[in-house]
Amino acid sequence: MEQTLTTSIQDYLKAIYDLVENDGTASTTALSTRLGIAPASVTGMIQKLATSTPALVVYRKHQGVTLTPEGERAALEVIRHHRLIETYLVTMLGYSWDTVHDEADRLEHVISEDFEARIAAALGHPVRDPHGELIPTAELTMPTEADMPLSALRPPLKAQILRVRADDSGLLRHLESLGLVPGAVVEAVGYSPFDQNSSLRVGGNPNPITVGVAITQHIFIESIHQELAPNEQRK
Amino acid sequence: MEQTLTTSIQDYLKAIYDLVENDGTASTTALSTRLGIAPASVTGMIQKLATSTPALVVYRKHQGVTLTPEGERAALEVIRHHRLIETYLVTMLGYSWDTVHDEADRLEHVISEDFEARIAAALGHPVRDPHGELIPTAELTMPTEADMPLSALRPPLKAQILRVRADDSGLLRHLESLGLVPGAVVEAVGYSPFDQNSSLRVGGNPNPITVGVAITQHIFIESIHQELAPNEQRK
DNA sequence: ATCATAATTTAGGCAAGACTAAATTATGAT
DNA sequence: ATCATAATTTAGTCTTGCCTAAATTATGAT
Repeated sequence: MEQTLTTSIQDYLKAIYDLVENDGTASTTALSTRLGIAPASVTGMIQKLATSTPALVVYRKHQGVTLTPEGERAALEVIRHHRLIETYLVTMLGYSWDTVHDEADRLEHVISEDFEARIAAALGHPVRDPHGELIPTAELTMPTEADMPLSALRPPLKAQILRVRADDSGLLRHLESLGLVPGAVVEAVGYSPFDQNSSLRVGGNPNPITVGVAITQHIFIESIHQELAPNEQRK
Repeated sequence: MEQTLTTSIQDYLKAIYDLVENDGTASTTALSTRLGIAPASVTGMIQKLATSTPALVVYRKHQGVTLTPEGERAALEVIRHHRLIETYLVTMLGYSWDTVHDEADRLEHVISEDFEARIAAALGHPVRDPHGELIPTAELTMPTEADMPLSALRPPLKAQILRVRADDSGLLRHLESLGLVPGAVVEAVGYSPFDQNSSLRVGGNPNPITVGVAITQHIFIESIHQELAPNEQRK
């Protein structure tokens, strides 16, 4: 039985991929919350995905799901579409980074492989999307990189922002207003273990800002071990 | 009851618009053939569209359907999306005119008004798509123009091709190989009433070609009453 | 170890949009 | 005007993907 990857199935696979990345597994509840679908409906769908041919997920009752190799390929395909489209919208059509998500969420399901290849070529085969997220390769492998959440950065260390993991428009605009965007250099100048607030110097700004973990957990960084020349930025 | 314009409904409205344009009405059978959906299913859908609020079509049993003003607006919106997307794909992403149709057919249902506005602006608010078809305005009115089918052109008249009404990739490639593309000037040099073949000089080519009505009925032209300077083309 | 609570699954239903088969209505040739 | 044929509609079914309510299973605090 040849599996038709409906929009709904693609949305599930994408969500499962993300949850597995972060938590190691995707529980019914987590999927339900993430997708805005009732838990019972999620159970029904993951049972279907687990018993289809080929199976797209591995499912054991009450233990959540993970992706099979086929499921992961399908998920990476959708994620590649999403991130390429976001990049195209920002680079070529003037969208701002906080408004691309919804458009990409609809387009990702309907573009052809030809369309994918053409926008990738037009963009010069980009490695990251506007939020700094890595774009799966055309061969459907996910590049890896060592990063850590900004919430773990402690004084007096410096780091550079690699990516921001957020879809929410309001949060993205807020981050932009704080200068917390990919490429920016941040220096931890204080940390309060009681409220988990971090005080940071962002970019060249001498005045530190203080932000909570609700913000810093969405930002992923790479430590800077040696000094970079002023204005130097990673590609 | 607020009407949700599903992809399926949009496809029906687009098909009805086209059929009404050409035939004055859209019969169940014509819609069935056009959409590749069984006649009984078509009846069900047009009954639904006729009784929704607001009604999108006017339906009288056994007499086919036409669009209400609301239905026509919805149809023109989808057609505008389709033709703008086709234009964008050809102009900005290097698609050929015979490969844009399927991609546009999927994208037309999911783009936002913002996306529509951005690609229209990027293209300089084009009036025609790559096949010469007129693009409905942003205010959802269809520009009008006086044209006639190439099948009606008789010697010794000349005309200029305005538009080609075809989706089929093979036919479009064939037309291109014959030079029968929008903007081209054609001169009727012969007509056979028995097989309805037309002999035409296309562009500057002194050797006439002979084509059947199966081809000429898809091409729409405007007569040339006075000589145009060589190479002059309508915009 | 027990038990309240949280998480999950099962059961039953609904709406959209397609299908086939059968019944009905229109049409055109005689 | 009649009747065979074509067009259309009605009736009943199916699949997808969602829902709610109820039942079950797992978990963590005591």
